[in-house]
Amino acid sequence: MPAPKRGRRPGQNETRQAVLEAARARFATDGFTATTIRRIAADAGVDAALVMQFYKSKDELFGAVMSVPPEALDRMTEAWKGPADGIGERVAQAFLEVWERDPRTSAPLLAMLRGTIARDQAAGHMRDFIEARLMRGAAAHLRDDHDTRLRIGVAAAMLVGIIVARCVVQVPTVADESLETIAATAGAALQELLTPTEQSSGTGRQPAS
Amino acid sequence: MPAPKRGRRPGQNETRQAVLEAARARFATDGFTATTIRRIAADAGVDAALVMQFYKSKDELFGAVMSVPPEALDRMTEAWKGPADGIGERVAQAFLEVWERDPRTSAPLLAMLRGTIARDQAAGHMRDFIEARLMRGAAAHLRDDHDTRLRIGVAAAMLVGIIVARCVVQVPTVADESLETIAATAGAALQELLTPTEQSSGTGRQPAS
DNA sequence: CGCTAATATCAACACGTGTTGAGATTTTCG
DNA sequence: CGAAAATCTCAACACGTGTTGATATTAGCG
Repeated sequence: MPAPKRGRRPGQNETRQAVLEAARARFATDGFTATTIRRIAADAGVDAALVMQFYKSKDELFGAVMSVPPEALDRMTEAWKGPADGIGERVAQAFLEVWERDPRTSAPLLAMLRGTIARDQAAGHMRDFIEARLMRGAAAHLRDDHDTRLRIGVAAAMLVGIIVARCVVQVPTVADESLETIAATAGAALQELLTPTEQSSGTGRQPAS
Repeated sequence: MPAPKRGRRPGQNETRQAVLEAARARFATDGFTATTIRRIAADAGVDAALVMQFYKSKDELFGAVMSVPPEALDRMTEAWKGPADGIGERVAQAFLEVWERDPRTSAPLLAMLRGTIARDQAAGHMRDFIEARLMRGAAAHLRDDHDTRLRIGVAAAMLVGIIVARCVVQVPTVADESLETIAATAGAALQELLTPTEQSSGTGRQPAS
């Protein structure tokens, strides 16, 4: 293979965008520390030094990737507006759609989230723990149908989310409160989740579309 | 086979424990990749090579740290048992106590959780995003008292927890379900959280002790 | 054309990493 | 005691990292 041509290449300038997209994908897949400049450069088909020339440092590149489109924020904010009736599902639906469904919004958001997670074996540990310990232990004391298992899983995920918010990310309003206050607040929500009322039970139920 | 105790007896096996505790603290503080063998060794006051002699590799050391005391599992499992009335708060309380209150159980659990989180700037990004974007956007459409703000924070934490369980850790039962099913299930719980019924409102409320 | 600025590659630096082998020191036991 | 084994330190290896300076090639413009 002949030596790759040096110097500026003819035609339109798409390289900057390619680097950014490669970085976004890598950060979202491997996390921040595990992602290397050289790998991003290889994905984009350029030299590592060029990446450093576009963005002064790895941190700045990461910052450029983190830009969340305002559309996502708007869609999530809108869901809070409206009648109190059905606000729970409305917010959950909007939240999940923005984070999972639409690639244009989920890409940077997941990059941010997964960027904080080391793609080490620890994620596997976490999964095993939640599945085998938390959920299996809970299912032993409850009914063992599909719907109940799902509800336990969602409850476990919610609880872990609270721990993350309090102990790891340390979101002020949530982290500042006492354990008892949080337990009381979250407990009421979990109560509805674990002992569903009539109108919100059933597995394959379709949401009001 | 009779155990021929040859060689030096661990008369003072304090070093092994010191290494393990240093590793636990470091993993919990800095995460897995950011934690170095040399730093652990320095914390324990020994050479890095000794750490590698006790535990064959960094992965094995991490695995040794991850050992969750069965007491923690039992306490969390017990909470699911009992009457359906108050199961939500009972589970939440037990969960939070094990993860936050008791250092003997919270240390390895937080090490596992934080071990997966890179202590980079990304955690700060995450905090800013949750606080400034999610919570502030929601508060604009709701009342602005302390209790409401807390409930929004808990709701946001729960939602992020679900995303983590689905997209990052990929807990089977939760990740396999459709977006709509998850939204409907979680939505019902959030509904109770955001539009509280009479008996579960109020901030400084004491749980039934 | 010539000039400047933007692209792009290359080689290398300084550093930190996990890991290893040799060897010193201390303890235990036959 | 003397041998064996465990504990512990030291020095170094091989490697990958982010980052930098020099340099080559091209685009745009007067």
